Amino acid sequence: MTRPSDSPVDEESCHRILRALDILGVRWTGPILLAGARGARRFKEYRALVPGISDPQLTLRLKQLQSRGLMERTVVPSTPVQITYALTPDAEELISALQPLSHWSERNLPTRSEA
Amino acid sequence: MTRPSDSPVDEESCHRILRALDILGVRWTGPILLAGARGARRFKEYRALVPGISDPQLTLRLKQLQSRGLMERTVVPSTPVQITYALTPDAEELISALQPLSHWSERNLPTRSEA
DNA sequence: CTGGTCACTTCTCCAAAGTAAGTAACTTCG
DNA sequence: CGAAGTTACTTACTTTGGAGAAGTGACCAG
Repeated sequence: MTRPSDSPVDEESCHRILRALDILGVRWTGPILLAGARGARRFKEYRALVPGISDPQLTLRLKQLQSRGLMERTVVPSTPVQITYALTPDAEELISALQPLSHWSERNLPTRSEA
Repeated sequence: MTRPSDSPVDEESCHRILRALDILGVRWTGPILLAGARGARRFKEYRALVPGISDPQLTLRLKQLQSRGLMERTVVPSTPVQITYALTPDAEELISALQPLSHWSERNLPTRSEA
């Protein structure tokens, strides 16, 4: 079966990866987190950076991310009240952990506009 | 906005991560790939290692993974014909790229049975 | 020849998601 | 002052996707 001990195949690693995928595997959550990483803060900015998402879904996913501790909602009491959604440090770590996916993607999904 | 240049926040990285999440974000694909990494080969083995999945969904997702070049279907002409699904090298690299998620999960999702 | 396994397929039904529209609070414009 | 616009949502309706159960054909054991 060839299972080298450095691969992420052991039970514990698998379960932990699965737990992370429980978050990232939910529709829109990945793109929303990436939008946050790219500087989105306000509702309409997320909507602009996550093409195709609908208002109800954005509302719902932002709430879920808050309850998972990955997004922080802040009400700024400016002249018209502003509401900002910022990634928590946890979420930023999560996005850092996605870095290898970028390299994998570069090697394995060069379909168009690449090399 | 504080965007250090080593973070995965630049456009290209983001798009590549999004491309990878297009695969992993599809329901069941993560767990199925992990099942393959843990040694599943036959249909019923995947079904056993991916709790909750239904037969039609397993059929569908295995087909999609084949068409994306992440699964290889082989028909073994043994006495009763055996059909095996094995991860391609691409898929194994993808799973290696998920390793950091395990560490993130360990730090951030210690909810139960941990520590 | 009845019963069982494997790898599916087909069916029905319910929940999730898309679309469109509405709303409250606040703004600027005339 | 009043009409119109923006923001961050919510609500209602319709469409789609996935779960669950059962069926199928190929093969084999008793």
